[in-house]
Amino acid sequence: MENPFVRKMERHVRLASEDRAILDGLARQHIRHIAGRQDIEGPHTEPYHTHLILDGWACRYKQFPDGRRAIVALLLPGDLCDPFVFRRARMDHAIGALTPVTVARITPDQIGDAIRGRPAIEEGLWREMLTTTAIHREWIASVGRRSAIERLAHLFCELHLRLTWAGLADGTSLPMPVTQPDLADALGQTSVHINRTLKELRTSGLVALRSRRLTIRDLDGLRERGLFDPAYLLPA
Amino acid sequence: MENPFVRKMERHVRLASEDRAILDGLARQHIRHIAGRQDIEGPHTEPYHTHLILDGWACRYKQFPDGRRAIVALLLPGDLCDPFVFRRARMDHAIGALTPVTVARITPDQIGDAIRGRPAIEEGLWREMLTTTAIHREWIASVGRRSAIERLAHLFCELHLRLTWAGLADGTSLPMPVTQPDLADALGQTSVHINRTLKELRTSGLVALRSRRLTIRDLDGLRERGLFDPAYLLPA
DNA sequence: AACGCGCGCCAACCTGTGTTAGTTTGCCCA
DNA sequence: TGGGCAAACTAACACAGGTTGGCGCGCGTT
Repeated sequence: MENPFVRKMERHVRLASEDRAILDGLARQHIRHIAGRQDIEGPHTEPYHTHLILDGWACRYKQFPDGRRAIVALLLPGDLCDPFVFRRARMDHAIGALTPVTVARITPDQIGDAIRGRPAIEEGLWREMLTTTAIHREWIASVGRRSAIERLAHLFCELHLRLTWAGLADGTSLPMPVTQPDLADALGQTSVHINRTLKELRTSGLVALRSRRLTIRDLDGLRERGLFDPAYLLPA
Repeated sequence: MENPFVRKMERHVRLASEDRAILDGLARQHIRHIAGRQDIEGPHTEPYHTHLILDGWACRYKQFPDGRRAIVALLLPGDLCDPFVFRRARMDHAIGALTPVTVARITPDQIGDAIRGRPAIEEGLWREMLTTTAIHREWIASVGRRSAIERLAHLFCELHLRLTWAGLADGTSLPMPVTQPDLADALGQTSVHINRTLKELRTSGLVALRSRRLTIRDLDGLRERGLFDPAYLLPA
């Protein structure tokens, strides 16, 4: 069973088998398990390690003094929490596990070693980073200018592709292990309204969601509903 | 009169005079003028150059098929439109001039040359990029979880610091050459509501805004109103 | 001097989303 | 097998912010 990180990298660049072995090695060292709802990296810390998500979902979030929470990114299996830790000092946000999560802890040196003399890996990490940035832009546009249904439909489309590329979707059916309050914090709404919107997507026959699994019944319809254009996810 | 790009870089790293000369040289070649409301880089293009903003304000934006516009980033004098063009192919968004703008056109090679053997410059560009990313995160949080006044107050605080660091603010007074519809597209609201909110900030004595210039009358008050914490802008 | 026009500004009204306060479902564990 | 609890779900109501439409000012153009 290939690991999701390697699969994703292979979408960006052609990897030699040695490249693949190096990346796979990163994912097999210093494995840690983190309980759901725990922080992987707290706010205001100066982390020395980065983490590669192997299983479960996490998020990058900001917490306001009065308790409001904004989820600014979702981290799925195969995602690197911070590919370039070695440049950064203080965290201006936190990283939290939304479900129980398995991670591999990686040091800056290990990333440096993996890149050295392996241009494919370097290029792959770059593209990964550019894709992440493109997702950020799309989220700003989404929260700023898409309606509730459009936002939710768009997010589902994004997750569908990201999980597919990590080898974790089964055709048009994908894991969706987060709660409605989590979705709400990611989309800038309330859980009540997420629930309403979900119902509307369901009754219009676009998706089905039960027991933590989303099934897209009408992919084209869902994409249209969310004004989804996959171009932003394809840095090639 | 020093250029805003060099000033900003000097906030990130200590530059040798030769570093400074190199960076300054970049800002003096291939100068172009772009009229207000024109695209600097259209959508779907595969740009070969990047642009350094020398004067005027621009934005990174996404346009929806039905005409809605989302501004996902503001580009101020001293900002590089895309510090790492050489990795990216197709634009998933556009870059537009909000006011008349002066830019220096820069090739990937020039950036490569500037970095080679000059670690301070490389480090500075990294920090610049990390700051940009941090701003993206903050915008997502803002549009997702801040109220209208909080958002506007927060944006003003952000711009105050960014312009100060570029050497373009006069104490607590700063240029604000954008229209209310522009602010609306950046904050995910309508221009009518921006107007209402502006009035509220004005009548509560926090800011004054006239003839394209913002004066912050009560900086602490404004920061509090916007839940502004400058930490995210300081990657040190 | 007159015109046009983008922009700031405002009022009245409307609606999408938030708030509050539940009931129901489903799952884990004793 | 049942008790406890978190999450899903719903209804009624409230309100922040959107929509529409209109006025007037400042400024550039002729």
